[in-house]
Amino acid sequence: MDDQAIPLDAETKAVEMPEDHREELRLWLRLLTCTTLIEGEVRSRLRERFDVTLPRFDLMAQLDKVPEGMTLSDLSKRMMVSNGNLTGLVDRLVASGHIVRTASPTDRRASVIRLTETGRAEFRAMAAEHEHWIAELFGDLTEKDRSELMHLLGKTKLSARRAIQGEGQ
Amino acid sequence: MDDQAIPLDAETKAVEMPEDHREELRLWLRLLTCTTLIEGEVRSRLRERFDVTLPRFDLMAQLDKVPEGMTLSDLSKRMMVSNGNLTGLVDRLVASGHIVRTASPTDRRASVIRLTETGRAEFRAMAAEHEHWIAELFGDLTEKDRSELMHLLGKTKLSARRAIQGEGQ
DNA sequence: GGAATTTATTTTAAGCTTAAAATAACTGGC
DNA sequence: GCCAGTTATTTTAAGCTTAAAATAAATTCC
Repeated sequence: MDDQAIPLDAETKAVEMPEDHREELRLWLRLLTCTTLIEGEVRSRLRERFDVTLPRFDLMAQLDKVPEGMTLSDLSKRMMVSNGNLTGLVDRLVASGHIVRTASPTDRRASVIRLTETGRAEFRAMAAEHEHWIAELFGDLTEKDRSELMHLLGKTKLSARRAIQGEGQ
Repeated sequence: MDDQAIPLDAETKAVEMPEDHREELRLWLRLLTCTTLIEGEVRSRLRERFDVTLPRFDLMAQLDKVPEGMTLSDLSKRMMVSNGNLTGLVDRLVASGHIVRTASPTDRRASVIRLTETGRAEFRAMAAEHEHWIAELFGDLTEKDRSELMHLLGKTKLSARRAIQGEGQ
């Protein structure tokens, strides 16, 4: 058999030792914990303070950024949720008077969603408090911490996108 | 009125100018995006590759760490989900033969949940692949990136916990 | 211009998730 | 030993979420 002593180069990893990735796993679990913690707290405060659900708040946040409104497909991509999910969410927000659906003038398949004046006013009041909550939740991080974290999460986002895109090839 | 000119110290922020926290908000949104991206991909691969849902995988992951099993309350805390949620999840995993419920010998209110041999074997096969997926998703981060991110997320976790605990006072 | 494909949305079925209320059992103080 | 308060779990109602199939309209390619 080919088991003569390897002269040099014991460091080349051509032998393919089964590397473990526990470190990456711990990193992922910690990322998930942070998000779950913060998301849960925000959800709870939105409910207590404004009697609104987090998905509704998120949807309104997207619409507030684009006064002319957008289609369900646009919303779906921005919010990273399924199309079917949006149908019901939009229906409920229309029923509560926060948004309106109008037929797209250029595409008879699509509808365009916009905030109503009431919806916008209510959203902005909520968003102002929401921003303080977030600042408080991240309050123990220094300016430098935040900027480094922002940068590292930017890298993470790109890395994940690359890994997700790449598989489809 | 007490509006005589302030002599020095124009930098003391006693005037309470309405500071904005857009930076923290962007940080939170980026954190959320990273988690959503990765979670969605893991969910999708678990379904395609093993026909299992993410919550079931997560539950089994907790149980795999503690061979003697644990109560629903323990699981609830570790997974950071509501108690009511677990009742149904556990029922489905019992029905599929992955876990068993046994009465707690010391507390007649509680039941103890454990992986079955089948459940453990299936979980470990899934976990091995899962670990590779995570490594791939974080693949563009250097060793240093990962260690810094781990550290900053540790700070974030503590900060959020402090903010959440503190409110209840 | 018509067929094939893509895109926008809805529907369906199943499962997940929460909050809140209800049950039941445990624990501590008297 | 009993009462009050706490803890473990389940139930309920409502809403969220996904994947997959269905529908309908737009686009692309001969």
